[in-house]
Amino acid sequence: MKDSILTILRSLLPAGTPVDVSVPEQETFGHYSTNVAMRLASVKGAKKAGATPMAVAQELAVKIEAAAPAGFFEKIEAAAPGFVNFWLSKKTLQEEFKKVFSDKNYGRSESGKKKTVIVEYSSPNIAKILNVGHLRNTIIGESLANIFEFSGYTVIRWNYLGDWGTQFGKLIAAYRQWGDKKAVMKNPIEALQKLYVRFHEETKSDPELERRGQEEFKKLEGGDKENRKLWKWFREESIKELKRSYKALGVDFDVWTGESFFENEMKPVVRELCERGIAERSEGAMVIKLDAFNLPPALIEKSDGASLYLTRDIANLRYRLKKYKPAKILYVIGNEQSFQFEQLFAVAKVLKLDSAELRHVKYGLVRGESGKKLSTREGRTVSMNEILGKAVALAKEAVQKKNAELSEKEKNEIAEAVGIGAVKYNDLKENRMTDIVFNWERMLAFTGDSGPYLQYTYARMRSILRKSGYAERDAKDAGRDFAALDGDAALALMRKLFEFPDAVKKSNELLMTSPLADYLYKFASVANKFYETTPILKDENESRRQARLTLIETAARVLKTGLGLLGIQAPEKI
RNA sequence: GCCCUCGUAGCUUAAUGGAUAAAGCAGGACUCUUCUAAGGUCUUGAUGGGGGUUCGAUUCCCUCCGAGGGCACCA
Repeated sequence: MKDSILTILRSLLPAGTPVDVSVPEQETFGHYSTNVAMRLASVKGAKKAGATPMAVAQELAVKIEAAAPAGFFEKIEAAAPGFVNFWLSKKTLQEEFKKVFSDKNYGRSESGKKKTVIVEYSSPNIAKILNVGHLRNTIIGESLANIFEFSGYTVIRWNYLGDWGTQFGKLIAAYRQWGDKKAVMKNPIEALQKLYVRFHEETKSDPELERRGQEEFKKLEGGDKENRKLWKWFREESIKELKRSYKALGVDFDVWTGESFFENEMKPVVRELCERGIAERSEGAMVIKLDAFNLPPALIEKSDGASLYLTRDIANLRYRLKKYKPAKILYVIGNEQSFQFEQLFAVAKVLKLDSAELRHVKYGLVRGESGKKLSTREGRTVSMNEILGKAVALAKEAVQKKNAELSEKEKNEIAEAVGIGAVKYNDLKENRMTDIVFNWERMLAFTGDSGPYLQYTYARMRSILRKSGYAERDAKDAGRDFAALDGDAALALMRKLFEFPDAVKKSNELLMTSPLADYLYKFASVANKFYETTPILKDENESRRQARLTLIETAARVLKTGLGLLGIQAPEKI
């Protein structure tokens, strides 16, 4: 819809004029609006010629009226200080709706065709419980991956496991000192995490431990059999448990390659960079100078010869570029690692590893109610399983009350979709750079601007369709009487429907926010008003009744698609 | 000290440089013998301070104040 208006506008303006149309918040300013007249009037020379924004707008309004197909607009108005506002005719809206109704892939685009994007997200450390931070990361990454896929990209969902590094030396040291094999066998991640926490507590009074941890890692890296065996064991047990958690969350990955995979490339990479004169020794360690980027040197090898996170990231980047030839790589990782990525991206330029667009998709930290960081080391964190468990239990209570007649199985499925949907939506709707203070109430919001509200709207619409005996669309539907859809609520819903492709597009351009979540909420609100104010099943006019059902069906379909992009299920009943 | 991110209603958040700053929660008033009240309707309430650029600033620039994070051998 927006494109049709843009096409008309462009045909009337000098080539290359930047022009856009937006949907004003209020209908009194039109269904669509453009500020192009104000832009034109502010160009040098225009003022001298006496062109005020308002005069340009008025002139443009007349031109558009003449250029548009007869009956396309209901009204075009120039408004102070220089907007041109458009109202579409009912006929235009109805015809557009007919197109949307018959488009099974509405909103899908081909803009990413033949392009690959790697989305790295979740990336937990093995031997550690998935916490609220991983949850936020995974939800954001999954949704981005879905949206890119919907826009035609080939998407590689990459879980870059933290399965290597000094932390495993520490874990091995801790296990040697206090470990209990039975406890680890019984409850691997929990037992290992406890060891890790204890290690850090004891380090405070015994600095010697720190050194021992580093030593154990060095042995591990050197191929020590015992350490290797322990590490492998920790890793396998952890992955089993991780997979169970992801399944509950409804998330899956294409690649599980973690840091350890690049272990053997560390030495050659460092040596090569050294030989090429890119890396140099400084204060005993190996660094890449980044003065040209106004950044401190990037450390790629510690003075004890052990590798670092950044070293593995360089090897990983090289591997990815070669193997997948991606157009983009998105690193979904918290805000606090910005500096690390500035360095990585600078190093990529130095090494000419720049065939893909690299982006750090950052997000605010989840902080505790005290305002401080929730840290695993200090044992202050909330686990993902606890959050999901609470959410599902709360949803179960609600379903129990509302829909007591459903089978236990149905109730459980609904509770899971609703509970998890609530948590996901709450994270996505405010995907901003600001830090989030962890708060159960916020996490488990079920009313208002929430996941369950969207699911409720979908279920209501599906319920109407079920009760109407409305059959899924078929060929004869195209002949329906769409002109019967002329109520204000129906027309408003149609117009909202037309904004869907734009909301998807925005979501994959602006990686810092989720315009889609925002859009879907507004969409649901308009849909709610439609069936609240418009009788559908009881409509005495059969042809209008059928037409209204098509609107409900289309709206439900778009809502389900949109929820799917956010990674949220849309149950038929809730 | 330097760098990054941020500051909007009591709380959590919206707003490609545009029009009367938009919602949810919480508070107040309505609304279930009519398609699911996880809903709908009405209502109270906000851009940290000061400058600047602009026809127009929540948005861009400067400065002050405040919060969080980071700053080579953790990830």
